[in-house]
Amino acid sequence: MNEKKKLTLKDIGKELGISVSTVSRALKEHPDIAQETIKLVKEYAESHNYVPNLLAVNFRKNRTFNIGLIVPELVHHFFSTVISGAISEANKQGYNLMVSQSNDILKDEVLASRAMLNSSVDGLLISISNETHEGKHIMEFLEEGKPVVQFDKITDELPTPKVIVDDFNGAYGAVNHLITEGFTKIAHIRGRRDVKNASERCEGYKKALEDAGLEQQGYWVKVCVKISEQEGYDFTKELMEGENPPNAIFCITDLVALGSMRYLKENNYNIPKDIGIIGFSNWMLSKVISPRLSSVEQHGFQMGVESTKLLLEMIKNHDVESNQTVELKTELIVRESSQLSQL
Amino acid sequence: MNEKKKLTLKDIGKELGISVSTVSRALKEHPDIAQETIKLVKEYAESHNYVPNLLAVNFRKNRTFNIGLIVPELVHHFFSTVISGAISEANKQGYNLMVSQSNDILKDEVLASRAMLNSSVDGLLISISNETHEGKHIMEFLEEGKPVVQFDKITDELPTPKVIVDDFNGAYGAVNHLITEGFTKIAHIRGRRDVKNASERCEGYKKALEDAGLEQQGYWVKVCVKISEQEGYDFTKELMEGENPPNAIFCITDLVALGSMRYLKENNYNIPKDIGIIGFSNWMLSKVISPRLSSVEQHGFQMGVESTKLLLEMIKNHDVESNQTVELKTELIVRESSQLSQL
DNA sequence: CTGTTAGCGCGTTCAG
DNA sequence: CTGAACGCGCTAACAG
Repeated sequence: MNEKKKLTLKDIGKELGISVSTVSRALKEHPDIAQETIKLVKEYAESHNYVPNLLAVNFRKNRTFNIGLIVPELVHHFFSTVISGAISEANKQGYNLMVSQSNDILKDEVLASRAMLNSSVDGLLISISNETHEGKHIMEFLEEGKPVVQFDKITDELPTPKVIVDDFNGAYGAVNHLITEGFTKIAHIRGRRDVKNASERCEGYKKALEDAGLEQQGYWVKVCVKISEQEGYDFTKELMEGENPPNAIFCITDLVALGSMRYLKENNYNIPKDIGIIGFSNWMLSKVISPRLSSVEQHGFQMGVESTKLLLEMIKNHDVESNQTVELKTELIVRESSQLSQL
Repeated sequence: MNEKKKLTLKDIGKELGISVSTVSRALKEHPDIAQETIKLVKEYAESHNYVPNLLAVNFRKNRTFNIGLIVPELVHHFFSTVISGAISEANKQGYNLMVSQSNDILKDEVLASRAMLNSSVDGLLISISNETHEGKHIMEFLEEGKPVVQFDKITDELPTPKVIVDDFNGAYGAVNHLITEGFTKIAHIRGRRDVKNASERCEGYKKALEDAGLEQQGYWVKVCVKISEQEGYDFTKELMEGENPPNAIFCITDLVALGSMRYLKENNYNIPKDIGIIGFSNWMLSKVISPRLSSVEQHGFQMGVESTKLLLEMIKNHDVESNQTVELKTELIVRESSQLSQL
């Protein structure tokens, strides 16, 4: 029980013998108020360290200076990087960030968004779960005049701005790099068909092969469900044990690439001499394993910053109509796992 | 501009021809109110989906149902795991979690905590930065009657409950395991001297050697500053190139262990035959590299859950006096990198 | 230039 | 059992 009662405008007014509203206006240097009064009030407030009761201010203004963020999974290098960027930008503009996760379960996502909607947040940043399609719970935000920005895992069903990585070109560049290095039979371990990012990357892969006039085989494309290390291992086994095995693999994610490399190393394939590998995401681990893994950097921090900027802009303009798409450039990071030419 | 104005108690009262206060009481099934009226009001509220204005409620009750969490670094496997646990428990109890990071910079930590203190949070979970010592900014919470719980990186200077990992015994167990496996000359790559966890682990290391009557050498203990992969590499090089090189290394963190292993592999040491390695934290990477890395699991999720439970308990009891310390058990995870006996 | 007044939406007396 | 009235702390419209 230590509740030190805080100073209010009323207290200051009483003490200084002026009215509450004058104090209020003086504090924000309203042009109507005499310089003298402003000085007086400000000094008093300062010395008695007056702190406005944000709860009251927010109630009055009907906003909270909080923004919400929901990701499928928090314990994930890419998403935590995005969050880091979002926090940085939000704080810079005087907002706090509320974080929640859906675990890729629609029910959890709905719960999390409801919890945030009920007046605790002025807007929402969301990367949707694999199960989210129509998104009524997200529309509820818009209906209440609270802007939403989607990032990374998005759906075109919802009329909100979107910040995404240029998956298509990222994948194209990765595969094209393999081709340039001299790999000719390139397989792809991809993600679920109903997840947009995965499909974009797969399209980029196909286009690169096509443009180079290289062999394409349906059985060279494997579909992950969980994007796990084990799937990388298992599919690589399938690929290498099947007929007409590839001599390079483009993996949907570094983690999958890791599984792929595990299988290959266990079976005495030399990477990249026998088979080239490239991942996607440029996780920290890609530069500390051996051989170091080539990958595609997604600039997660920047994604967090850009999404937040967009959202705050909308909040300030009471705008829930925008729905442009911002595509962030990827960056190819070449390391040993794909570099035939350096050997 | 889509502001769908929300239903208020007043609206319901007017519509039903009863007073605001009756509506208010009916909604929370106050015993004074007739069952009939309760039913009437509830049904109306339900069908017109009335949602109380939390901003107003919070203002009235002077609390927010938000809790804050500050960690040194968000993009970090252990911390993001803790956060995940904190979110889970907070949501379960109807609270939202506000997240921020200090980047291990005191100034940033102060900024983040101030931002949260100003009425946007009912309590704080914090893992302090390396630069934090006295913690005036944290005392400010207590002075305002808002409880604080420290976790993982803590300081005894502050009179708050603390949730920590049993670093001493975790380290003791890890080193003891190496001893049991037959390693005799065990080095330790530790963290900064002014960081408690690092010192606890180092003490555990020393005690294990002492209890086993094994050789101890000052030059077998190396001190990291950044806890980076590169430091692991460099110190291992120093250790192995120096005279009387060790035959096992206990690393402060899996990342450091990774660097250590990189050096060893590059220089054709066989792990664990020539040299045993054990890490700490049990990051995901430890089970996907080869050889798989033995490590000490810290149960980060559980730490998040426990810390949050403690904090919410205090919030509910208006308690800012407790200062017990909860120590979470670690768990030794034995993998290939330290298992001489299985070869 | 400043004070008075009137709410914001809700909870909580205090009267009936 | 119910309603009227007040106030949380702050802002803003309206007077002077």
